[in-house]
Amino acid sequence: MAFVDYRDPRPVYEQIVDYYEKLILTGAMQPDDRIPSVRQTAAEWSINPNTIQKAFSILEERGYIYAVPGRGNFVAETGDLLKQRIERFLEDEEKNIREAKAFGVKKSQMEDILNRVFGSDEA
Amino acid sequence: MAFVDYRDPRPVYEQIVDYYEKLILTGAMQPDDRIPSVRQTAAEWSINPNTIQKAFSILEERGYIYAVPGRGNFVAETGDLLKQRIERFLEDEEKNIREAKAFGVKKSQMEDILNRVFGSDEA
Amino acid sequence: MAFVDYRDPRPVYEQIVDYYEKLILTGAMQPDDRIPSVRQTAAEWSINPNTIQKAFSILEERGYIYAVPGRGNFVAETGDLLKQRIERFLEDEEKNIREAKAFGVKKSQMEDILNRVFGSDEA
Amino acid sequence: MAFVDYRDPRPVYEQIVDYYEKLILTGAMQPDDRIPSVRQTAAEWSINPNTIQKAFSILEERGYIYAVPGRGNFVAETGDLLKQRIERFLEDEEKNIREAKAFGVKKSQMEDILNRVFGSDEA
DNA sequence: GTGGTCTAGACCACG
DNA sequence: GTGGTCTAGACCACC
Repeated sequence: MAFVDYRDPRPVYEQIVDYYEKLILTGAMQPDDRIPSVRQTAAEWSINPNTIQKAFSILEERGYIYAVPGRGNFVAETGDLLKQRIERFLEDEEKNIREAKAFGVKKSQMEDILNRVFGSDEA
Repeated sequence: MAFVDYRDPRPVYEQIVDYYEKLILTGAMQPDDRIPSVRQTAAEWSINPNTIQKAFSILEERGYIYAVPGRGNFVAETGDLLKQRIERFLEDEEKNIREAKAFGVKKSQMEDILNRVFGSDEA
Repeated sequence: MAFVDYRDPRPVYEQIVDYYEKLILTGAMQPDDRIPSVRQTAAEWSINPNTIQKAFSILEERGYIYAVPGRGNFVAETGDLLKQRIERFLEDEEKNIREAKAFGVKKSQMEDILNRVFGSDEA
Repeated sequence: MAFVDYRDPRPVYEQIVDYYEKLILTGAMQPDDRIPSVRQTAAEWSINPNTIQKAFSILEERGYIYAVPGRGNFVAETGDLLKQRIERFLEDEEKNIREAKAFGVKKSQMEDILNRVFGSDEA
């Protein structure tokens, strides 16, 4: 998942945003960690620097990173971002599942998934 | 959901496709039911006939409807379409939930959703 | 194959033409046999009489049938029609197979088909 | 076959689809090869860009090409497409030949074609 | 009346 | 520059 997939229908900059969102929300990158520079990332992934820059602007706007002019980009505190993300996920999920029920998905099928993902013990 | 939502970022034709997919998969429209004509739909929803036509072509290619030139569009048999759709949903869902677990969603939160959607009794 | 298939992408009149072409060329209908009337056929297959009429006009134009005003339509002599049809088939077939070879169809696969259709003995 | 034939009864967009299908299935175009742009093709063949676009959309839906907005269209991996295509051809062929037998085509006539196309040695 | 195709020309997001 | 979407309006075959 380190490179961009051109067959993915999503625009490249959005794939990059998602990539860093995941790293940050899962804790793989910690607050104040330095993010590789635009130029370096562009070179490594052979992507236009403008595209990287756009992705970073969006990440900054959403509060995932902060820029220090002349020094680079850094991971921001993720306090409520994580909470917001989880809430949004749960809302979407409820809507999805409600629809799925309408065309025949059963509760047991969903429970199977939960058991497979979380293990069948409590969580 | 009878009209198109221009704030929805998805293209109009895709919204129309989704609209009919749902009606057909949930059984709200039955095989061989007639679908309102291209021109009529275009007039009612103030959308260009070409856009409707594009949506209907996609629905036909995916096997949801069949067209009879000079007569209209009709709902097709939905035999395995429903099965395929459910399988695809369950796969996507497992991937989603696995990711959600990575950033902190708990099993109990998902179970709450299931109980709210399906009722807490068995299904 | 007695009725028209509305899911067939071909126009209805063309399906009817094909239907009678086959009956006549295979000998299932013999020269001077009477063809069911337009009105009767239209009623039986619940098809617009104009559509039947168009099919019969084409069949007449191609020499498969002849019309006797006030009496009905009858199967014509098929002498060279059959020869022409076979020639046309063989030409098309050679073109098809030549193309198929280009994307990887093997001679043995075609021979298997011949053996399955004609039996493996001489013909 | 580089241009569109207006005497061909098939719609223009379908001719374009066929044109590229052949190039790709025969290996004349390799995976990740770039396909001439919509606008360029439209200009060269004096066809409306929308028509080209429609052809390319179909090719994409069928898995022959993938589009990268802002970059162009590219040939996709053809793994099972080729296999599927051959299977479909063989099935159609068996049906055709079975019909042809019914109106008098002989096995020897078909064998002549095979020998002419593949050579009379084994393949 | 129906669906299907095509042209012309516009606008957008993306890189 | 690229592909993608949409509108407007025309013409065709079919029923």
